[in-house]
Amino acid sequence: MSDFTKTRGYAIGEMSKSTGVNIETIRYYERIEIMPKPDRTAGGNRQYNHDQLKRLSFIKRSRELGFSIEEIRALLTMVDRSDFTCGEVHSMTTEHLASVKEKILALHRLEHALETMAAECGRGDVPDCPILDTLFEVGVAT
Amino acid sequence: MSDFTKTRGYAIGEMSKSTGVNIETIRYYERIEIMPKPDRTAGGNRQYNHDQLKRLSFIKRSRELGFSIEEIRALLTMVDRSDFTCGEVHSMTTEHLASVKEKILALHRLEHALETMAAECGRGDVPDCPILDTLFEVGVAT
DNA sequence: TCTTGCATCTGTAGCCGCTACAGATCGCAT
DNA sequence: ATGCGATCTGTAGCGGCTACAGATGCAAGA
Repeated sequence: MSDFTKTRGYAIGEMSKSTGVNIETIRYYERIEIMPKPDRTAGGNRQYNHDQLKRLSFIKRSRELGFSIEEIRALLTMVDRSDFTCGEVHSMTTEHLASVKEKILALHRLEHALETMAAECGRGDVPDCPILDTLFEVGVAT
Repeated sequence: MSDFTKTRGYAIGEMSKSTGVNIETIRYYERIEIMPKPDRTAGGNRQYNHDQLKRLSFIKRSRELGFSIEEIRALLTMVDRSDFTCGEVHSMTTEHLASVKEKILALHRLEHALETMAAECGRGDVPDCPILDTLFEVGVAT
């Protein structure tokens, strides 16, 4: 493919295939204004350019890294204004990292609790179960 | 407090305080039918009994352990019918445990990616940032 | 040129698990 | 009797999509 073909732009389906972002989601991103309104063909179909492809793939990666839409919006706003320092981006990232670490800890506690319950369970064919017993205990200290 | 006072039942606010479940959420649980319709006072306020308190606290604990509402509904349905074996409960639990472990793995990968990005970042006062660069790379293999 | 058939369009409603109102009523203490 | 907090119903919103319906666009083959 030459650069020439590229200048025709990308249809939404191509954007979707390139980035792995669902078509409906791309339109959703436009609605919530983290993607710009693209050009349209004479008939009204969306036509994206390479910058927009890059932007969408940025969003996709960031989502995969667990950034919220609002975090991504903040990053993109800074980028759009060319109004950011590397330090700012770094601190957003480490902040997000901290919340990821917290989630991991919470899940580990959960894992432990579930494992304990499962271990205490004889899993017999009897209608009686230490797991349910545990879950049904009414908390004492309120 | 004697058993006598208890027979008057619990107001929704007491249920909320005892279990830590938000009042609005208790009503929501009633609407989606994982909590039964409680008695009402003459004036129409909800009056719960001890079984219902136990049930709500069961739901709370299960939610804290990450069970979905539908999983909880399944558990409670079995309990209501007295139609379960310990083995069934055990397998629901271990299934859920597996999905928790998966989430932990995914978050660890994420943690690693974020740490790598952050480490490469000089966090200077300059308007240029390896984190953004990484995020903006357009995927090659599509 | 016409047709076929996939791609895309807009708009709206639904998903989960709550949460947050508004505006009315209840119920308990003084 | 009155004041005021607790509770009531009903509805709409959150995040982040996803799933329609029903109408068009567009490109390739006959």
